[in-house]
Amino acid sequence: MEPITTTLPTDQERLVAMLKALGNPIRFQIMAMLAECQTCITNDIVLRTPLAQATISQHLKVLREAGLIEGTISGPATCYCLNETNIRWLKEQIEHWLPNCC
Amino acid sequence: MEPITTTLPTDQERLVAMLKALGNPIRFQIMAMLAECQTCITNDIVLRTPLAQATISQHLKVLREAGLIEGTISGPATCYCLNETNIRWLKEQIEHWLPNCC
DNA sequence: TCCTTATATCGTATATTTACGATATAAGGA
DNA sequence: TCCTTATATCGTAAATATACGATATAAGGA
Repeated sequence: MEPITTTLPTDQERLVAMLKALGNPIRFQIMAMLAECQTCITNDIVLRTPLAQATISQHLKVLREAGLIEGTISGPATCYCLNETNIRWLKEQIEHWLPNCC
Repeated sequence: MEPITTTLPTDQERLVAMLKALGNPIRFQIMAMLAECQTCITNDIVLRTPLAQATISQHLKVLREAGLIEGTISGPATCYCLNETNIRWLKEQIEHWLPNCC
């Protein structure tokens, strides 16, 4: 059995970073909103939120850096959508997680 | 489309709390260790860790409160094991998460 | 009873997260 | 060019999370 340390293999690091990003109610709901509207700009999200624009921008950055969403600049706005490849990867990881248990 | 607020339905709250608990490398690895050894006491985990006993106890509390593990007192020790029912629930939630996307 | 073992919790220091206003940047229209 | 719109980032305040030593509790053995 492996000793537990703070350094993780890359795949686990990626997975934990994704889980951490999703472990926040605002970010979790932003994901659901993006799944619904397929693609929308930062301001669309800000308008559905009691939070400031700067705060949403920060949350989007966390989701982006975790690989859960993608942003493409479109004129003065940024168009966000889900990163389906990485989300599929996340789902597969969770599906095969702890195989000798559940 | 629903507005995004900080209050979540109970199920989503539960899910987000679980994801948050797992979004920490130490806790994630404790889960993996429990999956391997089936059941072990706090000290077994402490010994595989560079962290203090108090810190591990705190992490175990987070996992316990998220419903991911269960602890039963056995003599002077506490015997921890995975909460398989809740982990299965978590897996199902993730499996059906964002159905219109991935 | 006293000691050892195992754990949880308290108090506390430090680090990180979360949220905001202010500001810088960039694109497009008048 | 100037203004509006949309965003990201900076600086910062407040809240949480993380980690530790010290301590309280509880069970079992000498």
